[in-house]
Amino acid sequence: MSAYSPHQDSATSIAENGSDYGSDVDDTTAYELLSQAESQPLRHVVLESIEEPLSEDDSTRQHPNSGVSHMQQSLDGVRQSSFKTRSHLDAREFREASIEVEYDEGNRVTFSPSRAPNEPQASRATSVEFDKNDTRSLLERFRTRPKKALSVTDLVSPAWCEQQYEYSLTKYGRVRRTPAMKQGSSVHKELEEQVRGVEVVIETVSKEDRFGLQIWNAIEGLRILRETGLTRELQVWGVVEGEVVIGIVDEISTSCPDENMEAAILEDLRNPKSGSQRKNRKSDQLPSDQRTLTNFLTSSQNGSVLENNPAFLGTLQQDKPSSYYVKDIKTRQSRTLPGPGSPSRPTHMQLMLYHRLLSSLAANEVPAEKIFERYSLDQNAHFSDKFIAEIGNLNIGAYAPSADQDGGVPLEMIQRQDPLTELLQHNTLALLWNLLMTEFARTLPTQGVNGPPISPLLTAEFRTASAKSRRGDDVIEEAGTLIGQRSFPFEAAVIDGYIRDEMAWWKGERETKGVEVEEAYKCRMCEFAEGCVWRKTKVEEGLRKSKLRSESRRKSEV
DNA sequence: ATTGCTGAACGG
Repeated sequence: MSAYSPHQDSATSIAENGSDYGSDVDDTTAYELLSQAESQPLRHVVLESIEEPLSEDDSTRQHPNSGVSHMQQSLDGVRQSSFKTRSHLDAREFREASIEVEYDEGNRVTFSPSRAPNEPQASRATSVEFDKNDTRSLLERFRTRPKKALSVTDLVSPAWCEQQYEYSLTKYGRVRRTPAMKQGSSVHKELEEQVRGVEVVIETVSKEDRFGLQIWNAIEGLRILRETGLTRELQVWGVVEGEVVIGIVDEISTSCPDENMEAAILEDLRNPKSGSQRKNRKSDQLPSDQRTLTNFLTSSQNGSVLENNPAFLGTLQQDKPSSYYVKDIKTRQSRTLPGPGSPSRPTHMQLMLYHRLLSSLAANEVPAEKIFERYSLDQNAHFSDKFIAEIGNLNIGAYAPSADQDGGVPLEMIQRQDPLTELLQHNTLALLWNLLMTEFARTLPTQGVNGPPISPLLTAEFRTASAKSRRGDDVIEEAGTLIGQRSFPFEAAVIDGYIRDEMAWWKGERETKGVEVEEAYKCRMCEFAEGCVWRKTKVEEGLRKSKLRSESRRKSEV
C-alpha cells in the first residue's frame, strides 16, 4: 500500500532526525496523546498574536490601482554595467478583495433572526453553528466566484488534516497566519529577492492590467530561469477537474539535488519492469514526463529554442538527460528534518501538484478562457496605456544602450526584446497568455530534448526560520540556514489519486476525514482540538480498543 | 499564493 514510495525518500541532513511518527505509535500511546490534547489543547498556539487585524496590510498597502514589481541593480559590473529590472506582481489586491468577501460571508451568515448582526463575538460563534446546517459543498461556500479560486494550498493542506482545514474555513474563512508563518514568509522573500531584485510599484488601471501583470511576472520568471538557471516564486495556473487551480512554485533550477536518485528514477521510467517498479502503472499510462531519446537533435524547428535552453547545453556536456528541478523550501522552528513518511505527505503532494501544473502549462494544455472566465476578465480588452507605459519605463535601463563607457547592453539581455514593444504587441490578456505559452514551450520544451523537461526528482529543502543562538556578539545561526533536504520521485498514479480524493471532499461527495490515531500528535498544536468532533470519536475508538485489548490480555493470562 | 506543524530532557 505504501502509497508513494517505490524508492525510499533520500535525505541529506545536517541534523538528521529520522523518527517517523507515522509508524511506531501504538494505540495506547495514541490514546494518551489524544487525551493530552484534551487537557492542554492550546499549548503551542499563540492565540492573541496569531490574530491579525483585517487591515493588516494597510500600512504597506499600495495605491489600490497598482501592483508591485521587482527591480535589481546589477552588482557584478563586468558585463552588466547597466541595470537589470525584474517585475513581479504582488497579488495583494486580489487577495484582499477575496478576504473581504469571505468576511462578508461571515456576516451574511448573521441573517439568522435571533442575533444582532454587528456583534463580532456573537457573529463568530453563530456562524459556526450556522455552518453546520449549511449543506453546500466547501467548494461552493468558499471557492466559488467571486471568492478566490482553488489553490494548491487548498488541495494540499488537507493532507495534514482535513478536519483542521475545514474548521479554519468555516470559522475564519481562511487559515490564520502564525508567527512561524511570518518568519517563513520573510525567509522566502529574501530568497526571492536574490533572484528577482527588490519590489517596484507598477500602476494599473483595470483588473485586466492587474492580471496581465501577473502573467508578465511569470514570463519574467521563465526568462530569468533560462538566463540564470534559477527562478523563484513562479506563478502557475491550471484547471483540475474543471476547477481553476493556482499556485506559486517556490523554486525551479538547473542543478540536480541528487544525481543518483535521479538516475534511478529515470531508469525506472525507461524500464518499468526492472528494479523497484511500483504497482498499478499501466504501460499505456506512462507519466507525461517520460521522454524517449528519439528526435533529440532533429525535431526542433526553431533554433533559438535549443540555443536558449540550458537543458540542451547540459546534454551536450553530459551523458545524462538534463532537466529543471522543482524544489520547495520549508522553514522550520527546529533544526530537525520532519520524518520521511506521513509527516511529509503534504509536501510530497504539493510538489507533485506543481509538477503536474507545470507540465500542462509546458504542453499548452491549460484552457486560458476558463481562467479568465473564473476571474470575470475580458481576455480581449486592451491593457491601459498607463500600465503599458509603466512596464516600458520599468525596464528601460536594461534595454537602452548603456551610458557607461565600458558598457553596452548586458550579454544576457541581447536576446530580449524591448518590453514596451513586446507589451504593445501583446496588449490583451489573450495575447499575453500566448506569449506566456511561448515562453513555457521555450523553457520547458516537450519535444526535442533528451530527457524530461521537468525532472521527476522533486525536492523539499528545509531551512531554519530564525536566528537562533548567539555567543557573545557572534550570531551562530542565521535565519534561513540550511538544515537538510529530502528528495522523492514524482508518481502520477499517487498524485492523481490524491487529487481525485481531495476534489471529492471539496465537492462534498464524501465526509471529512481527520487524522488517524497514529497521527494524534497533530492535535497537540491544533487550535481546534478542544472542540474537534473527529478527535472525540477517535478518542472513544481508542478507548474501546485498548479496553478490548486489556480484556483479551487478561483472558489469555488466565 | 504562500507562509508552518512531529517538546526536550530524562532514565535505562
